[in-house]
Amino acid sequence: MPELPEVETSRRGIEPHLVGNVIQYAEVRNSRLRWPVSEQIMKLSERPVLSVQRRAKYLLLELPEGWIIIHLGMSGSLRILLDELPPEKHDHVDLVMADGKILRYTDPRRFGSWLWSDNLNECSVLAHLGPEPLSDLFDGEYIYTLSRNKKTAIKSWLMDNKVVVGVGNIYANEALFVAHILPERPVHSLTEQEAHLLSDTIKQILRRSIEQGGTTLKDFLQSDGKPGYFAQELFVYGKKGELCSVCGEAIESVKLGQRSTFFCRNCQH
DNA sequence: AGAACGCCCTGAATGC
DNA sequence: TGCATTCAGGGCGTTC
Repeated sequence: MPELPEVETSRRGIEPHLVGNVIQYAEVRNSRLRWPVSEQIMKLSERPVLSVQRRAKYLLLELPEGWIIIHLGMSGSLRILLDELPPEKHDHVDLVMADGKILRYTDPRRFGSWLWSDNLNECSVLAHLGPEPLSDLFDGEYIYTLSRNKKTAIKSWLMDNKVVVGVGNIYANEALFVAHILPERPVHSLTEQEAHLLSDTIKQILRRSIEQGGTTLKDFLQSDGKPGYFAQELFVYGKKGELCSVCGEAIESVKLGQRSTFFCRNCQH
């Protein structure tokens, strides 16, 4: 399940193969993703890629007339093929480049999307997103100020894209463990000190995970086909019933806002 | 207005 | 062994 570090890992993997290269055409074998693949993408021809950027969990390929906006959804991944390779069942989209390389999109669950935007400022999926977690806009003061008078559970609040982008279930669980904060607490109960600790922790964990090439769970692979290594460093995510590696208490699991939530009652308060 | 829930989809895991 | 059921999840749309 690609979260921000996985998307950033993918971005870094594909960027050097695409920037300065030219898309010859897009081969869309199955356009039925989260939304239908945009017509402008189906009809692409002979367009140079000017940049490969990321906003939240969206990858943005800049072309002269607009942007290809890719979301990996739950199970999407991107690979660079140096030569042709017969597509398999879940290989839904290829961008065939002028030098023979192919950007191949694989997505068994088809929760991802390939959209076109003429103008990013008018793009509906990007319009209402909160700040990037690794930017200076996201800090303890931001969390503290925005969280006053709100009684939502802290963890659900962190996963709200209007609050901050790119913090999904894995990293919300991990960050709250490292910051010693119980996920169920109402967000208004955060102290100023905890708010600062939380923003610092989120940044630290995301940076560390990007260094490790993301978290490989299920089928996530980096664009070179190698797995990410951050899964080895998880403290609580997916560890219900296992013993906390810090104190030895059993990791508990509850549902918060329909999402699996893992924590150590001894380490988090 | 803000919060909660349903839905899209398929593979892996679990249950009988 | 094999079939049926359950679960996972990001984010938009709808409902309360």
